[in-house]
Amino acid sequence: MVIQAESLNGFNRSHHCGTVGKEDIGKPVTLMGWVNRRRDHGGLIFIDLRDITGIIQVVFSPELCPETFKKAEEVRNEYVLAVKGKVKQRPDGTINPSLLTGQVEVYAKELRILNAANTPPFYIAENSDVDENIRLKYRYLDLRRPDMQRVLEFRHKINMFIRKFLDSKGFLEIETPMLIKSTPEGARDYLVPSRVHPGKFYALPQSPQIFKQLLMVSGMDKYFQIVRCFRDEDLRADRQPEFTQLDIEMSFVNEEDIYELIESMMKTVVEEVMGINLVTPFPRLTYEEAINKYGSDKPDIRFDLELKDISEYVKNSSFKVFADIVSIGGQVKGINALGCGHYSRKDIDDLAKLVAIYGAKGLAWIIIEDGGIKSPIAKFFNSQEMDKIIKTLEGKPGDLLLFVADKSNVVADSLGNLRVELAKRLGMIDEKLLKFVWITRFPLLEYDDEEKRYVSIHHPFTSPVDEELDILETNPQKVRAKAYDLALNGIELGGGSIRIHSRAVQEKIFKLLGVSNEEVENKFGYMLRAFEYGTPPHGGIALGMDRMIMLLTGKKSIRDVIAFPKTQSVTDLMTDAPSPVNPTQLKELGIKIDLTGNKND
RNA sequence: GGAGCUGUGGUGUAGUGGUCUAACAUACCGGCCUGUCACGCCGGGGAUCGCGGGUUCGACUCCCGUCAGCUCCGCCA
Repeated sequence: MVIQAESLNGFNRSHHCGTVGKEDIGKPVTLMGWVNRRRDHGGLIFIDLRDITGIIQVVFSPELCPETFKKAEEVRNEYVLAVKGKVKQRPDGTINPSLLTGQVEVYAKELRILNAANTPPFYIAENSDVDENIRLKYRYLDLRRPDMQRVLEFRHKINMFIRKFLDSKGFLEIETPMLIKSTPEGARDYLVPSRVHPGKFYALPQSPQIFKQLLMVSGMDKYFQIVRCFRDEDLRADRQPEFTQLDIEMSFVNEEDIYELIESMMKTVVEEVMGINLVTPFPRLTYEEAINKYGSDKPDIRFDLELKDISEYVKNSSFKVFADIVSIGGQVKGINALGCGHYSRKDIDDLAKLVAIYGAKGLAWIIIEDGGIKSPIAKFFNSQEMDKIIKTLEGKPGDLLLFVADKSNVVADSLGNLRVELAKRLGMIDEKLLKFVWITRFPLLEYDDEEKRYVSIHHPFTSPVDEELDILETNPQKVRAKAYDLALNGIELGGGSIRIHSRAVQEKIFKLLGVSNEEVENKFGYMLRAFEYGTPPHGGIALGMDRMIMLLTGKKSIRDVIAFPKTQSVTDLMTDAPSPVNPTQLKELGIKIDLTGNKND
């Protein structure tokens, strides 16, 4: 049977489904929405009508209107209906406490089937566990699910309150261009070919970095933007090729001003939107402390389980693996897996596999038992050394001590991730907590072995700390930056820095980075020129909105807080993007496709 | 570029070498039912097991390749 789509003609929505309540009893209402479920009892039909606000039960009875009743028999799930009827108190014993509108129901007098619907590929409900493939292919149906709608609504609210907050602090939201000049620093750019200038390309912004700094030169004083950014890199659960950041820049500020602003903003927003009180100021760790204690520059501080350095105590031991590593400048660190002394050889092997992912060649272990010690490496240590090791790790009977010996970054990576895994296993993570932490004093530069030169850790406009300006040339790796990250529950929410506003310092940095004068002029000439026209000291920060919403809603992936995300292979399963384009388009752009030697596609 | 996990009616799963001629739940279709709310009852249709190749007398099951999704390393702030 073919159902004709009827028009609204004469129907005007009086209420949203979820908003009908006891106060409306006796009133006529006109409701519109989707059929969540139809229960046909033969002589009586119940339809749960759903819109973004919720669900209400509509009753169809032949006694009220036989024609309407007949029509309701044709209705199926996800049909779009308009219903005119009267709100009534539900009869005794039929109140549904699990429904927000469960005290009342609507007796339908008139029904319009605004549209029929195919049987949906999956049931539209809160917790339906459906393959992500199918969810993404039918994303518009996935987004009909109440929990998805609530996430997007939550996201909207957070955005709104951030805008309100920053407005109240005198910030201006200013749009910056999406088609910009490509600067091959950092991540790969998404390129956009120019038709007017064949052979030339724009890039989509990885961030509005340079533009927001130029706005400071313009005297805009306080800028923000909730802005889409693009990076052509591989995806993760918390990384999409296009993502949204809250971008902020301020003039005449130092680090403390940024910390204070963000703390106050997060506190206000989380309190207003979620009713949760955040303790400020947020704790701070220097980069060095974070790496030492937690093996991560975005540590999850909802639990302790600190890493301990035992290099000093093992460097002269007869355990060559440890001693050798220390002698060539590496380190030996350990972590106490509290109460895991009962772990089997296989359990420990599994942990060893985990650290192997991060480059650790092995995982040494010591089990402390009531009467003594069980460990394949115990025989290499004298009692003094063993005492020191156990004392450093605060080992007690029943504990399992785990060690990695390697270059410092491998030790940090592997033990840092092991630490999180252990905390999960030991149930040490309170999922309700929101633990923000500032990571400060990042190193300014790191040496890139492949490119054989220094590269900026943050970006080349990051200011070194004042006290270390004089060792910039003599010991560049020791120089720390006025750069900071904000981490939340083990995930990097964002970061920023105080920028260089002195031409002389900026030139020194470019020199250290091995960027030639010609290159500087070509890539950043316009910026340096601008900086010669009276640049105020300035700095800023950018926070990943997708990650923030993910963490605040307890989702496991940012795909769950983005309306139309991409898959891990950077496709859109719904629209089938990316796709080939027609030859005329390419010709206009002066582009020839050559896939020789390119395995993709 | 690499590692791991997953892929069976529309959906979610079971089935790990032989009555699997593929099972269950749910959804779907038809019938019955005036108080259900994951309504109930009766009946029905629907998958050749992601795709390709191989091993075997015999493959959903084992092997190789490949595609897709996910998680991770590299990459990315």
